[in-house]
Amino acid sequence: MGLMSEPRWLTDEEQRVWRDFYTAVGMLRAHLETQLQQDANMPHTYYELLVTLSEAPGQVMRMSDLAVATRSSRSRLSHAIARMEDNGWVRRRACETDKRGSFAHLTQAGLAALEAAAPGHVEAVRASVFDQLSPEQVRQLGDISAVIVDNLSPRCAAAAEELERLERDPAGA
Amino acid sequence: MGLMSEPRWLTDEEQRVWRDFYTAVGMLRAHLETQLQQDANMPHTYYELLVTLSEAPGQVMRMSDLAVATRSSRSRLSHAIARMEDNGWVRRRACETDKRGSFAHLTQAGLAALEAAAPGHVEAVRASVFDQLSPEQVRQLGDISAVIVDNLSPRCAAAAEELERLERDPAGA
DNA sequence: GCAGATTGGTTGAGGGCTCAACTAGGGGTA
DNA sequence: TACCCCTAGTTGAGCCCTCAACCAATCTGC
Repeated sequence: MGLMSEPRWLTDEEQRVWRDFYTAVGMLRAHLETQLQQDANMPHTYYELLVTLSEAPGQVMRMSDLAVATRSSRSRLSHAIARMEDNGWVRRRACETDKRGSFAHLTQAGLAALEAAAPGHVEAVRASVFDQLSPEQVRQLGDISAVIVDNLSPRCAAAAEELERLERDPAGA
Repeated sequence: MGLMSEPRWLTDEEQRVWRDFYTAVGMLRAHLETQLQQDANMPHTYYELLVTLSEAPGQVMRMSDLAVATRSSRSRLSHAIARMEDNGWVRRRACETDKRGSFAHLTQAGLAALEAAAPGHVEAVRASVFDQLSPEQVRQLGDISAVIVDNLSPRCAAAAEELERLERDPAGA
């Protein structure tokens, strides 16, 4: 596509679908976020961290692996784990073999918080999504999501590599 | 549903679909947000405000109407408009007939910012969604979104009313 | 006309996120 | 060993959001 070419605007139909989709996603996020915040006093990202940790063997993970698994930046994870440590949900442990490294491991209190939060959250997801859709639509939603993820995943990786390249070689020589 | 009843957990299939969907939405949001932030120096919520204002007759709207139209809280809108006013994209005007009221009206600079941002944003939406889906899938996505919105809309309204009721009558007498 | 409730909007504190800068340990090569 | 780069993780500033408190103007019932 040339720099000056006419943008490919959305058709009326596409625009309608896009606005509905964006609205649906926004309402869904807001709904789940407030449900979790009010009933379990945690944002959804922390819930994801607790779930991921709880599924790890020994309920311990390297910070870096946890960041990849939750598609979180290192910075975000570091801030989040710091706060969750204050809550008593997680404890950090040093890595013996690589002194730079750090483990996050789920505490009993963390597991308890997750187990308290899960039923309400799952019920909210079921009530607002799966109860509303036919089995056929659930399958369709899965396919559509997979297509979008497959398309965006390499793009994210490519962007990250491009950034790294630029940092190493700012002049683009 | 009784208070102590067993939660209706998701099936494996539902869980797979849910994780894919959540991943897709997360990647999509992140992708569009950074595209808009880097290319047009605005968050997506400000883009929505500019679009909504630009479509209003006279490119003016009451703050309250703008909040409803963008499903934004009054507080969020107030903060956002304050910042956009600093950017020169919007100006506030007092309402003569209701001295509590306030109008937000789009400036030339605001319209220019929107027109500069739109092509890149639309292209990103097209590339990451509509180019990836068949016409049939676009239709499916529209239907699914509409179902979710229809279900969640009254729930939001009901929750808001419930909150108001509780504030007026905290004891629930 | 006036007291009380409601509405329109703003404000400040606090939380979560991003971005850029930084510390510190590990690994390769001469 | 010395040097350089890379990796793991943390930190602080700044932005956006939410929540609760607040002010001022309007409406309602008496």
